[in-house]
Amino acid sequence: MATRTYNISELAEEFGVTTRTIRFYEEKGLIQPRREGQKRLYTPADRVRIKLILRGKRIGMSLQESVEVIDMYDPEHNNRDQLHSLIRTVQDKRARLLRQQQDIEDMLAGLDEVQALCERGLEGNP
Amino acid sequence: MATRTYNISELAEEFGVTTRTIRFYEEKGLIQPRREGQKRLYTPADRVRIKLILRGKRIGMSLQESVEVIDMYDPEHNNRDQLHSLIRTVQDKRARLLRQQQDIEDMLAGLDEVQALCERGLEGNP
DNA sequence: TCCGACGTTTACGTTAACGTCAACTTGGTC
DNA sequence: GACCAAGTTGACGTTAACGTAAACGTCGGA
Repeated sequence: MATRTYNISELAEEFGVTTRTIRFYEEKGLIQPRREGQKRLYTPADRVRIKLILRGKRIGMSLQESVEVIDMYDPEHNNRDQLHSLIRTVQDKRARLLRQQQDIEDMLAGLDEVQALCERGLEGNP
Repeated sequence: MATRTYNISELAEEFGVTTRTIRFYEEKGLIQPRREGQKRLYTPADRVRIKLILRGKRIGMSLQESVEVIDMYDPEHNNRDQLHSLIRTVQDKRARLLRQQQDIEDMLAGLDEVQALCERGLEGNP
């Protein structure tokens, strides 16, 4: 069964970005869609890459950092040195993510406080 | 007891930023330190503001968004309309933070996978 | 007294991540 | 064949968040 493909505006709409954004990602080498004549054709794999890039953006990663993370999945890591260094990279990323988790929890707690204060201020008059 | 103060390089060092960064935040109205002659003098409150701004940055907020969150704490919200609108703002922020939490969890799970693959690749040869 | 560390203002430079034209081509459709 | 929507390639513009350099004040010590 032939795997389906996407054109650029389909993906742009799905992810809530402009086509310019998607072309820009290609310009930067983040994705490499095939061509049908002149038109770009995106595979499900391309689509997932974009999705992961945008996930990275939501938590404050740069595009470069996002691809760095994404590319950890595919195995161009043959020898032990590379594997060791990859493990260190993983641990660094993890450390950052854990701190972000803490930051978010703190901020959520702050929001709870603010909301409580608001509700006390509205006591009796809704 | 007189509350202590900080000078600019003290804070810069504590937070791992340059003095330029701190002056820039002032330029943008994010903080308003007092002056002793020409020199800037920072109170503990100023220090906390900077700390919270940097926390916002770590989870991908813009400077403007950070101050927006920070300023929710102080009460310039008198009437019911303002309180209601503030509550809505709080809920929006919370929604975004919750999605970020999910994103981070997903990414952490991904890192676990990668590390597991690495360790399998190193089986026997440390 | 002069120096060096620290501070100041002013101003131009830089990078990332797109936005915004302008000027084509191309595949249907009326 | 004319037209339109959707695609393409430049190329220049823009915003945020600082970096960097110049040119100057100030104060405590050798």
